[in-house]
Amino acid sequence: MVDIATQLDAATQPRTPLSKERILAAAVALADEGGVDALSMRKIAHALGVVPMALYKHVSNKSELLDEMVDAIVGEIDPPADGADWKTTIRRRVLSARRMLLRHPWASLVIESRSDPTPAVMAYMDSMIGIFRAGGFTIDLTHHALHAMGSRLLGFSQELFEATDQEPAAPPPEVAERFPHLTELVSAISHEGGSVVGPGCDDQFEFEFALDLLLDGLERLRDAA
Amino acid sequence: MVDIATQLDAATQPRTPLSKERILAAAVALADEGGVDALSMRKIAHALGVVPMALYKHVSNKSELLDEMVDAIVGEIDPPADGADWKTTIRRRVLSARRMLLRHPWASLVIESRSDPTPAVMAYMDSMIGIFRAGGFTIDLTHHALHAMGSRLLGFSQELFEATDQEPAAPPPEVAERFPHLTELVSAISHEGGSVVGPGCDDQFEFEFALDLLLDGLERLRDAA
DNA sequence: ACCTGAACACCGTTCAAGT
DNA sequence: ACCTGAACACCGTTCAAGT
Repeated sequence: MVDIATQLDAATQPRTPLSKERILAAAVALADEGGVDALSMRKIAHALGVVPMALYKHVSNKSELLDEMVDAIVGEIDPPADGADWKTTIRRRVLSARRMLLRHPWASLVIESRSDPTPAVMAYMDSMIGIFRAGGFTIDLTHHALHAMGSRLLGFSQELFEATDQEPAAPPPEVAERFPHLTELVSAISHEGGSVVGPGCDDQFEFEFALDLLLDGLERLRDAA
Repeated sequence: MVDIATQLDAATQPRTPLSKERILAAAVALADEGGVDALSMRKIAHALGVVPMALYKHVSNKSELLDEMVDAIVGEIDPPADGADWKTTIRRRVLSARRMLLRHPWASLVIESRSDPTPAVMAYMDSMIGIFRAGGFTIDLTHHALHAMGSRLLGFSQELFEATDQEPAAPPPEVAERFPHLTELVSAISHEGGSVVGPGCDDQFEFEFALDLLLDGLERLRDAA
């Protein structure tokens, strides 16, 4: 009871002083819940029981806040584990990045809309370059590899549309006639058993398929030189 | 002089009746100039010499307008040329899509923020699936290929950050120390001659490098089956 | 000196009043 | 019946007034 009273007290009154950490935590929580559209300086302030202008003591504007949010979640990606070959190390790290993005679905759009890399992203890229170099890649091939992997290095699925999680409905006849190949493909996926868990596509499988396609191709180019 | 007077007249007075086409053209032009942040219903209306509410007679809301803008520019992608093998056909089409995206730099973020594919995008995907199928790909491999190519099918570069066009500045010593691998890579790019046109990276080369890496990998998988 | 309410310049969209 | 100005509920941020 004392605990609850204390918590209520802390929630309603601005007892704990505002800090950049508390603002960041509230902003990330809001974005996780409602997406980036639901994120406004006014709502962050409200969630913290504070007047909007109070935020500007700790953050110079919303753009800087978004940068710091990106930095915070990129910092959640697991560090590279020692003792494995370059491909396994890259693979594990990218899959860890993907898990981070699944926790923060708003992040990919925000990262793409930033114009400059944040410090944590630079550190991540630096580390990934080091793994390629230690794996015997030349500077040039490492450079091309970074471009070719692109945002996938940070776990981006690079799909055209978000995963829906719902069984694709059988298209009405006039749609099936306009898009025959698409219709064939969708019906093949629906009826397929095997690797597909539940309805729709197995996103994890498709992600790893594309990742391995790229890593295998890069390995071949390394060995050819 | 009559021409100029007529044009001025048309520009200031709402002589030519408003239509969905004129609204779309104005919206695309505004986005091309100032990016998607500069695109508002009010500004589109102002550019057309019309009161904001007049737009809502032809478009039900901004989201639908964005959908129609996407449809309009995806329609600019060249149709597939007959008579070439699947790889050349896909390659040419993707490069045409990339040229479209370079004309409309705002488009990739807008397309990614849409939740459902527009009709023109569905038609494009249907056509691309047909090319893979005609090239001897099974339904399953075609399906995986679509996921693996992802937004790159529409010409997306999938880079983490936009091309800057400016020579990367030599990092100050403390940055070079924190990011040694990144520093090595950047300095290697700057000093490199060869395929690099002017400062920075050759984006067209890197795009085709990644595209071919994927297409070659897919071809190998097709042949292995 | 510090904090903050009101205000500014926007935004997409609703709605009722005017023709 | 049609059109549209004012209004509503937001937004990020400035700034001056209050303590």
